[in-house]
Amino acid sequence: MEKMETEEFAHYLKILSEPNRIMLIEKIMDGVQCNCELGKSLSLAPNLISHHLSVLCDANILQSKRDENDARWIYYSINFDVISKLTKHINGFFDVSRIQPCLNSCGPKFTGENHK
Amino acid sequence: MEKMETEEFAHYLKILSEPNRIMLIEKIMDGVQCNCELGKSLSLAPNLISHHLSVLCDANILQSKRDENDARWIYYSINFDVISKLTKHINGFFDVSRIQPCLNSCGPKFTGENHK
DNA sequence: ATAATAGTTCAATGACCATTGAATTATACT
DNA sequence: AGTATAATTCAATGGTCATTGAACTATTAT
Repeated sequence: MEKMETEEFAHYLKILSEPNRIMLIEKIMDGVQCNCELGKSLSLAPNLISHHLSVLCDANILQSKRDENDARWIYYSINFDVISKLTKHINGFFDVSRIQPCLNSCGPKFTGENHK
Repeated sequence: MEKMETEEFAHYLKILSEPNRIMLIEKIMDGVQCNCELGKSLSLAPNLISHHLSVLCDANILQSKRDENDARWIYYSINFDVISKLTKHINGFFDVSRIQPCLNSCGPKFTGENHK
């Protein structure tokens, strides 16, 4: 598992920091995976649904698959590899055990040595 | 532990989705907790540091404390109650085991019954 | 008092982006 | 062929927000 850079981490968080996108993921988790059903259950315009789903797909957070019998229908699902990678990074980033004590290389006691 | 609403969840993620803020948290985790040291270690203008730190403090992700001997210096630290609440929510939100199978209440087979 | 230091506040700028309505593409039905 | 449906693309709008430089506040040192 490659290390996640700050920019990549921020990018994932930004994409997930949108209420409609969070609710879309929630609905997909709940088993609502058809595009049109997602829009109806969230009362959002189809083009807006399309926009948010494409953002999530571009980030590989979601995957899409067309219906085999009727290619007009599209079903979305979670990409667990990406989600797993992201949650692992978040848990590592906020791991309390990695906290270091205050360096104290700064402050009034150190004005003479360390400041200018 | 109260349940976190979508808006609140999105708000936390949005605040954390900024590279400079992520690096600030990283530095504070590493023991660099003095305001001026944070600015120097990230090569950011003091007013920009101040801006990002205040955003993180307003969200209760960080706490600040003034130096007892010289009130000009300020030290920042992580608020672990908030971080713990947030990471718990993230892990619950992305918990693979809560995934439901596709409802299939939509699609070509159901056009007659469910679609208009 | 005056100067220096740490940090904040203010105003302006520019970029990004969610939202909306209209037009468009693609597929399936009659 | 023509119509209906699922979804996307396009253009315009408005709001949010990171960044910057300058002015300002608060505290300490000389």
